[in-house]
Amino acid sequence: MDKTYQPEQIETRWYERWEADNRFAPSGEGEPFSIMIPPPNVTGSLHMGHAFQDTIMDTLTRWRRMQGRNTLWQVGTDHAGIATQMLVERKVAAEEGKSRHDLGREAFTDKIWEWKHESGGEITRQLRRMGASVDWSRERFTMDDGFYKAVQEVFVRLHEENLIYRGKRLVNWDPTLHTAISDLEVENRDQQGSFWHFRYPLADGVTTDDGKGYLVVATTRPETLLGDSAVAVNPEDPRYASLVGKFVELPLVGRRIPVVADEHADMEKGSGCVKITPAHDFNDYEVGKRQGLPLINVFTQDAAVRETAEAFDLQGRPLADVDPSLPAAYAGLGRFEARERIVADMDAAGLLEQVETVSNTLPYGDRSGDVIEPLLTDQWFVAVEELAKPAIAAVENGDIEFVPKNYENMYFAWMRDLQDWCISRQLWWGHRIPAWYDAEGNVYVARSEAEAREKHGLPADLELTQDEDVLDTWFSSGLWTFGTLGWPEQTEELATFHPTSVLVTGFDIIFFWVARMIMMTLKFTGEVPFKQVYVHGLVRDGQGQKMSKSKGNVLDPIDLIDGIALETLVEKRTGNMMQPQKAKAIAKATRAEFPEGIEPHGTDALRFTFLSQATTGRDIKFDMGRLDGYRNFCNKLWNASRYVLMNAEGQDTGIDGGEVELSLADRWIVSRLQQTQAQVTRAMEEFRFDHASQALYDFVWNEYCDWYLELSKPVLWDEAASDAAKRGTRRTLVRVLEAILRLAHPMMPFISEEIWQRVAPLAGTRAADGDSIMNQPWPLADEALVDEAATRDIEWLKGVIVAVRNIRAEMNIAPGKPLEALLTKGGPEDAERLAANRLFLSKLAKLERVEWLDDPEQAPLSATQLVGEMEVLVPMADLIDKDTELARLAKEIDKQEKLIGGIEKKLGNESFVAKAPEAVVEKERAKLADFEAARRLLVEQREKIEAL
RNA sequence: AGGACCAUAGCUCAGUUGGUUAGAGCGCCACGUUGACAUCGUGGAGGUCGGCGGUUCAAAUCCGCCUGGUCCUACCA
Repeated sequence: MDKTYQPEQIETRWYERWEADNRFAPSGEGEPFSIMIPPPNVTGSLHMGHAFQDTIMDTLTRWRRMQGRNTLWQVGTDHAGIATQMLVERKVAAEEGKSRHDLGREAFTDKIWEWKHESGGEITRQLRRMGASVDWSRERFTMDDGFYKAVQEVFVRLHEENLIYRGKRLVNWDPTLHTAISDLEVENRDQQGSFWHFRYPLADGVTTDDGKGYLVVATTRPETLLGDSAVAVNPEDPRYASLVGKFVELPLVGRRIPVVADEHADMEKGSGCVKITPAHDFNDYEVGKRQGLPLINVFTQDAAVRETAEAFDLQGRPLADVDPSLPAAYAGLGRFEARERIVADMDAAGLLEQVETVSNTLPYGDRSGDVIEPLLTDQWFVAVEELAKPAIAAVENGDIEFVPKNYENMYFAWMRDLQDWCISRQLWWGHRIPAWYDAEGNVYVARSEAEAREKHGLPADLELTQDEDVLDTWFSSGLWTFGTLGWPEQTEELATFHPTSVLVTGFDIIFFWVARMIMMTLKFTGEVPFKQVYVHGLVRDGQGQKMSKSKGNVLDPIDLIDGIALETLVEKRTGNMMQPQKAKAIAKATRAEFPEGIEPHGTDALRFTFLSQATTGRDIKFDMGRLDGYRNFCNKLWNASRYVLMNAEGQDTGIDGGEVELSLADRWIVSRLQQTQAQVTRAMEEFRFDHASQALYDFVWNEYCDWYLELSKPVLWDEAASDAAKRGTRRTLVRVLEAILRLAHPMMPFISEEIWQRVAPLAGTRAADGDSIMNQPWPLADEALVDEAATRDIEWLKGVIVAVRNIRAEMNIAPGKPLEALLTKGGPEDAERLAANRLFLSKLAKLERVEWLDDPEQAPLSATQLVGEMEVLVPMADLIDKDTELARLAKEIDKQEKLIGGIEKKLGNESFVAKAPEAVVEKERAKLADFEAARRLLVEQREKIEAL
């Protein structure tokens, strides 16, 4: 093995080998275990969130595979309608100077397919770098042929059951992208805005009770005035009771609109009167429904003012009896320009009463960044109420369990207040809606045009055109768990791997994806999509900031793995920015944070860092310090393995027979291994990857390396040790390491495999050449090997060694200087332990002589430490500095006295003694005895020194 | 406005059902190249567990209030 751990030389090599050997495919044996990858955007690239999530999924997958489960980690990518279309649109504009309309639908979607084939491999390559053991042979895409079938089937069946319908509704309209989007794709941002108070003159000479000829309404959106169809007052409001049923004359437009009584009007707010614009505001739409008001649309799809309005009734039928004329002055103006003009005109007409500055929230499209406009359009909807009921029940009755549990509340809250889901998108990239229209506008929904004709008995010469719209991306990804397994065919995979075992996902897509998967999957398979949902948090930067290009704090997981030079990193963070003015600050901050760039850490270290920070349900602040620390951990494991191999390769490791004798240290480390195995397994079962990684780290570094390897040296290097003892130690070294590697493998797949290949043959556990650690059994704890007595003895031994080291540190004695030590007081057990462990003691504490002293009175002046009842003495009369030592002792005595005081107080409390469990009281008494013994020793020591 | 989560060492975080002398890693200080590892070893310093109150023999842990932070949902005519 190389002297230093160099991950880059190991990782790609092993991944290629595993993939070539088809090790990621299900074994076909054992209880099934399956995970569906949340499909990343096909044209995307791997970010920290993916890397984190993939690490968790791979750790679970590798662990279950080693446990002998029939394991499938299903991989695939999402076509990501809007995101992908926008990306290619920009690319085509930049490269060819053409818009998608210049190309036309077919040519443009061809471009996207081209781009998909060209760049779609990026994310899958990166997934391989992460070590993801997904079954590539079953890779799917949400727009592949199979998915096309599944999507059509679902759409048609939901339509047949009236759970999908088409209608003219108010939807969130993105004026830039020219498509409807769902509520979830709207991002609300706080703004400072104006709040205009307008006077609407009362018609027919009517006046208010206090004699005014107008009503005051206030709005943040003056441009929608053009589409007002009423003014509402609260039915309980005495001020306006007499006006209900009367009319106002809509300023600038001249339309007569009624004053209606509706509870939507809040008496406390403003004047208590509110303008109602059912075609441009979601609340007003509801008022319109209640009051039977016309829907007057005044905007085009660009959110510009129309030449004439369109009026509809609530069923979306054109209304003839509403005057559609609009003032010519605003025609064609964008909504914001129109706003300014209307305010100015109202002001000029003396109808602007007041302008307030208010903070309000505006809806933005999460893709386009444009302000979303509620717009009346023809769209397809899923009626979700019926679908939601069983989906709620599945979580209530425990068929689906969220980890952590508190996300269930979030799920319930959302599911119990669901609006119908607008699923049509006015895009070109996606699953085209399987609906056809004849010239009269009749709709025929079917799996194909042919089926539509057949189903509805349409003549062959009747011209049909397919709906231009595509489905929301989440409509198809909602079918992911069963669509990937071959549904609507009843495949063997579906029978075996569905429902899937666990979904690993971020809380941010519980609504987008998780909830919809549950609804769709229950509806079409009668099964839940997954039994557990492990919800993880967001990966943030070290300061807790969200990583974003505009903040310039993005870390690329691949850069953490391979390392990156400073200049390259700065270029990457500042190049191609939306706001180039920020580049300078970002470059500066980057240079300050990474003066040397980022050095390579390897995938295993990155994975281990993610796991160690994976506390349930909480965002993680990515810590570069820990990444360094775990890279060092890999190095530690590497070097420990070198030591083991140096001492075991070509040697007798006791696997071919021959007498084997296990030392105390051997029995102890084997015992501790059992406990660690149990701990790690339990942590994995509970999704506590932080605990799993911590338990492994502790065991490997603090016990196996720090103590066991050191304790093995005296046995292996001592001429006097028997062959049986050497064999025993070699065998233990190798076998414990081999088990460590298996325990580590789900978390650190590469380094564990690399070392295991060398170690396994020595441990006698490898069946044949060409085996991989991937398919070895997960280490099981064997209770019978837990040896409490050995643990106590080793604790004693460590205590004595640490005592001597402490004395060296306190007395400023060089670490290497051979010393003499005496052990005294204590019991017969201590004397026996000394006799049994003299070799270990003298080597590890660097003692040239260590003896038992029967009579403590005989002790020479020594530096002392206490191990239990026993005293460790290092005679050194000539080395002790009287004053320093007295000062140190005073401090120590003081410390003990404080401890004693605390416990005495506790034990002096009658209710404590009376009410606390006996065991707790006993424990306190024992502690008191320990502290008192320590104090006694210190006091005696002080007397001796004072006597000097 | 409603809800969720968080607050423990300089930093990033553990702390199971209330009982530990409150832990780890990184950082910091001192010392150290004897044959696994300086990506290391040994020893050490550093915390009134956000604040106030309550329950209890006993509170970092349970309850209430407050402060600070993060996020979600809704509303804002």
